[in-house]
Amino acid sequence: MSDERGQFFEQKLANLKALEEIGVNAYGKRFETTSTLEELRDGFKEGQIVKAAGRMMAYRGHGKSIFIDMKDKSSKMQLYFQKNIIGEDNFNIFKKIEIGDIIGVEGETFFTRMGEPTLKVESFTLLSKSLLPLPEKWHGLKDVEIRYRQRYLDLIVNDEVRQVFKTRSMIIKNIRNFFDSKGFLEVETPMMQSLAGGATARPFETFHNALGIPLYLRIAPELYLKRLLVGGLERVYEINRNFRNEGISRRHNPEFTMLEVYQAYADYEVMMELTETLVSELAKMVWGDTKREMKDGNVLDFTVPWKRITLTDAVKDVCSVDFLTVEDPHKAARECDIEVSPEMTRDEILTQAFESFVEGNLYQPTFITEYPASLCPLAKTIDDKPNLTARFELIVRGQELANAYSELNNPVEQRKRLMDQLDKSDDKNKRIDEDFVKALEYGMPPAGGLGIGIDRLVMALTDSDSIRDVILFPQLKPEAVDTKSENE
RNA sequence: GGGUCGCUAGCUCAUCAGGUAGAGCACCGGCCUUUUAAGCCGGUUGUGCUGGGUUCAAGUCCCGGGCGACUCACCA
Repeated sequence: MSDERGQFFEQKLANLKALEEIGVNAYGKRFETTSTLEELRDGFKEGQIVKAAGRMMAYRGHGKSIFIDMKDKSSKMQLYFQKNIIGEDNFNIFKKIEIGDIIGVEGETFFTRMGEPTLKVESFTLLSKSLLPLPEKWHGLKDVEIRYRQRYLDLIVNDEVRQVFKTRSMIIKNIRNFFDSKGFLEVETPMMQSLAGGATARPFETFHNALGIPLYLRIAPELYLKRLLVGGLERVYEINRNFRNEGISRRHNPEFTMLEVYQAYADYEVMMELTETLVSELAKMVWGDTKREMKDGNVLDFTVPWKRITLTDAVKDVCSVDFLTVEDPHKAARECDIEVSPEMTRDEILTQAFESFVEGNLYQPTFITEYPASLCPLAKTIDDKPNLTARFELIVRGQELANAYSELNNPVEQRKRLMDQLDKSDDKNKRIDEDFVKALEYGMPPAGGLGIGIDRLVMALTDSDSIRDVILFPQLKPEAVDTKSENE
């Protein structure tokens, strides 16, 4: 093999030249089709004259006739070429066309002897010659590394992968419809921020040359969306990317898509109902039902209402300890086999216990409520429980899918809570977003805010185990080796 | 970043007592005008991820490196 493109490249290139020598343009232009293959298939009738285009996926030659399978964006259909229909010259040209090539055809529909809906081709055009072999037709492409790095191959060959991304698109479209119909305004706020606020993750840093300042890719849009509440927009949402400079895993991609919603004059309980309605409607759209049996054998059930339980009770059910009131939380944690360090606060131990023992086992949609105020600086506290917040996280299939709270709109308290958080931070360069607090000082209406991780929602609704299966181009380490770092 | 596992033809996989590599599909040539994982006959295909080491001999054993999957940590 003299070329990394493989042994067949030269062969196919020779095929291409042979075609060009007899005057065939191997890279055609516009081709108007009359219907997609799916449209043809639905209510298939014999005797229709149609034009279609797509990629040749299989070839079955029979001497003076040839069957091929052609795939377009919607479906697959068998085509039939006969020497005495298209003529000897064209028939010989067609023999040079290979699996992987993209063609346009015109012909008449008919059923074969075996009852297969087929298009009897009367004329064809080569639209694009493929120079590299496709993965195998029967086993498809399984190597996940190739599937992610060369997603185009994955999409050509694996129909179920196509379907996942069509579903993803449908879900996002329906989310937009849902909020638009309720009077929400879709907005776009900065992805590049001079201060990465609204969450606690490590940001990606970049630099603006003309301004001469560092900028951060946003870790959340929250503080900007709340400025819009101050601005009187009252109901806003944004569906866009967040960037977090953290580890990559089955559930984490450095850039991921987040829906954030803010509704003035509402609270986190309104957000709960909104979430229930939205997600159960999406389930009906995708599944035709609010529940479905998953690959792991469990039936995931989004039928409303969903279970609601406080964080403390959820932990108490499993560990039999009330970490809010237990005298020595460190001791109690050790007795429950929770890994804690001496400097952890009571609140941190509580959430640690939840993450260690409860979260992973919550399969059905469950609202976990009343998170400790010390860990939620942007959430409003509960009137008679000043150390707890009016917040919920939605857990589905053992992972966080949504997060919402009654937004803190008291600027004095907001400043104090942000400062408290800053004091605990290791990073002494961090500042609080003064302009955000200033905005609150002008007056923000009480509001409910909600964030839903779109990738994880799509994972649940498409029964995907890895976030890489719902992101077209997930982040991977580059294949190319940097020679300088080679022998470290 | 740590741990475990993986990497053999374009793809899916074999070879595993260390003796210098195979099958199916794809591809090339021949036959075949309703096949559909078409069929029949013949054929080509590999720095066995990479770099060292042990050995008469390494895909196979040992060590370094790369990438990936899972997992722990960080986080959503």
